[in-house]
Amino acid sequence: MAKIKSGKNGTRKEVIIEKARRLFLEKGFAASSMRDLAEHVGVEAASLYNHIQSKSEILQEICFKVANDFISNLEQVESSQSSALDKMEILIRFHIRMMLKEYESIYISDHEWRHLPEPYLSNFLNQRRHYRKRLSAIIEQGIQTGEMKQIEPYVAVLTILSAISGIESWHRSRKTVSEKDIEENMAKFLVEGLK
Amino acid sequence: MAKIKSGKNGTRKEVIIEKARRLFLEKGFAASSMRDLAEHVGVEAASLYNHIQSKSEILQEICFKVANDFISNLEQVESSQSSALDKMEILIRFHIRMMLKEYESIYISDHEWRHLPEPYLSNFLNQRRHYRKRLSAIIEQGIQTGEMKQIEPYVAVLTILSAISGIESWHRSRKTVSEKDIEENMAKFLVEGLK
DNA sequence: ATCAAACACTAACACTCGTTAGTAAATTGT
DNA sequence: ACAATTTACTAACGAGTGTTAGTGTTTGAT
Repeated sequence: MAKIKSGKNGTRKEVIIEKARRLFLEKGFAASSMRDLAEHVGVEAASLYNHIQSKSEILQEICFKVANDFISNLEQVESSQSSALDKMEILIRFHIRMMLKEYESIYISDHEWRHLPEPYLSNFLNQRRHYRKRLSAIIEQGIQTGEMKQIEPYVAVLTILSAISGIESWHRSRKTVSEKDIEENMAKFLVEGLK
Repeated sequence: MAKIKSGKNGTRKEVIIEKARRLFLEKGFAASSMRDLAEHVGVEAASLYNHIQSKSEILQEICFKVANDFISNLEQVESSQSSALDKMEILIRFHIRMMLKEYESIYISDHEWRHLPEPYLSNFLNQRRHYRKRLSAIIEQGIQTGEMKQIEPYVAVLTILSAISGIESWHRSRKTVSEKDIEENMAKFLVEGLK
């Protein structure tokens, strides 16, 4: 028998992680068993360990892939010449689009990070805190230049990021509203809240 | 031995649920064991079953208590004579205050509902969908009367509710911003987004 | 003081969990 | 075609799961 990867689906490890995404999303990390995952992959549970080191390694790969994507985008935006308000709109739209396209990974990263083992847990939380600080800094700057209204930057960041993460529940719904409408309406709502 | 309740802490069942709140919040429902819970209560695991029927009964009590609180508040607001915009501000502030005071229960209700057994799961999701529909209706009305700007009501509801649920991460943080500042800034941000 | 109810205890059942050892089969490179 | 590597298999481990049975202890009312 054998052969996990069908055609150009990537390495066997990637297939496992792909299936794990769906599973962790639907049942949560703790409630997902390796035997469950193996069945979705079409293999016995023990065979998974030829490709991964542990259950939590899968979670690590998912969480840190997401973190890296956001951080590298932030660095790109920070180094641009846009105004603070424009930077925030670009960031908001990037977050929304990521949530629309890769919501499985982002949802897992947002909700299952507490199951990361140390030292990855501390690492992850540090990156997260740092990311938010940098967003706050952009807003502070926007307030100083008068582009944005007087608002507590911490609260603005919290509000924006949480609002966007709610797109998750759109994915679970019957989707009576289109992707485009989600992006335009939410971006408008959130950017307007800063002005 | 015996005697779980110390003084006027309520019934023994309430003490168990109170301890479970902390545990479910910190480790998640699936990763919390009955032996873990029992230890926090100061009792053997089997003894818990003199007061509760099952692990999931605890989750049910938490989730439906929260749902009822929000629904009965909504009914009160709906039957008031306020304008649509005022109704939304009242509801937004209620959500924020609840999230500040009883965030443990709300967080669990928001994140662990998928572990509810049927038929409670369907019941819970129906209530939730219905609740959001009623919020949408208020916004639709606000748009018609011209109090609110042209916006997709579904997206506005999603944005508002998700934004508020992010207060959870304020609770986990070092709280450099006061409760009052959170409420005022977030309420302003979200209400402004509707105008 | 007695009796019933409420409650906590020990022990155990029937699973499920993540993971490892050891081995056989398939694939790959030459 | 053969050797080397990769990969899947079966079997099992030790630990932990929610929960029940059965028994003893504490509590509150009379």
